[in-house]
Amino acid sequence: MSGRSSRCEPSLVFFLAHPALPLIPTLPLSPTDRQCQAFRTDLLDWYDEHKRSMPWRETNDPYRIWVSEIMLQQTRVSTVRDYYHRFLEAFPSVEALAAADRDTVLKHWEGLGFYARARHLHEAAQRVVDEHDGAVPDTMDAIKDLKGVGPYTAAAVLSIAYQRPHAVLDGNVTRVLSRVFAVDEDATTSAAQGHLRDLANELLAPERPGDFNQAMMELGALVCTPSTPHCDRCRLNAVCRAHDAGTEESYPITPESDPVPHKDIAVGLVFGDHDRLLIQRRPDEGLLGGLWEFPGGKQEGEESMEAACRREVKEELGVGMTDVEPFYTLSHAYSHFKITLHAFRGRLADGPPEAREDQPFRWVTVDELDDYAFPRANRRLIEELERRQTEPSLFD
DNA sequence: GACGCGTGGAA
DNA sequence: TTTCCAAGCGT
Repeated sequence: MSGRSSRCEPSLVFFLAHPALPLIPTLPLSPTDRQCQAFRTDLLDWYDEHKRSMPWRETNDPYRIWVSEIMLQQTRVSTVRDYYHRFLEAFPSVEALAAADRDTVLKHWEGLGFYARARHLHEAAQRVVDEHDGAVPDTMDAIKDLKGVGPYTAAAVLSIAYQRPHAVLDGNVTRVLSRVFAVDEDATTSAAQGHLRDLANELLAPERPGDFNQAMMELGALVCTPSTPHCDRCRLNAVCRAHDAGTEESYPITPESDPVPHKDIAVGLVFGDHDRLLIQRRPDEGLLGGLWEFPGGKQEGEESMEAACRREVKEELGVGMTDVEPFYTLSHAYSHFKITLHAFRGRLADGPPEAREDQPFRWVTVDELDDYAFPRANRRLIEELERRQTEPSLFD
């Protein structure tokens, strides 16, 4: 960015108009220094008055702030709160996290989703201990080198924990700036993201970078919301180009989303000796990587769901089932497809099972299932198992 | 650059 | 009911 005071909205006009008149000009694509300062002051004043209480705002510990930012990726504040407390109680320091078992880390992440975050955070903690003497890096190059730390998280941790002048660009900031500046390009493109990031860095309050970043996100979460934004309560409405034009809800501009595919999945609740159930661990990478589950998979061709269940159990563990009967059916949505999960219960017909590479199995009692990290859909089956265990009359 | 990757709450 | 999408990142 250059020549910022010689654009279509001359700074002199803004200077004369701003203090006294209601005719405040909306912000040009290259705001002047004075316009940026007014923006910062208005935003931070609002933030100081209206910011919500959050557990990670009670600490200066870079490790805790890092953990919170990983959890907050694509995840709402209200969801993160409890996970944050439990996770930091279990792993109060980066050393404690680094020394933990992967399964224990995943168990504390169970239900939070995007499980690669937990695996990467765990691995990154071990690198911080081994390569940085246990100190979360305070430079852009070093922190972005950690797994799971991208442009957003790097800027967030550096600004909030270390007061470094890096603007974040998340969904909130994208929306707020797209509206304030009426950005008429697809906001999901890298070109637009670059423009928005430049704008955010120009506006950034250098003396309070962490608060500025959180203020932008807080405004997006509380006031400048995706649908029906509350412009009447917005401290920036006077300079917002979209509000000036009455087109707030048309920003940010995003492409139409693709239809979500649906799959039918069959899983087997395979009972062996002593009423133990057969579970297996998913491969480390990919969907739900590292979590435990009941064996199963996609229905193929014209086969029945029960046939799909038998086939998948045979393919994954090399064993057959007897006394197979329908147990429970549920619907579930993942990030990029939906499923109907058809669960069958039955007994081990032969055996013993053989584990496939990277997919170990175990025999566990219903009570012991709680010790393992399961995907949400499997957890719902477990809840049903426990419900029927306490109400035996419903088992038939 | 496009796609894969969870979950739950709000509209 | 369905759709949207939230403090994004890795490959």
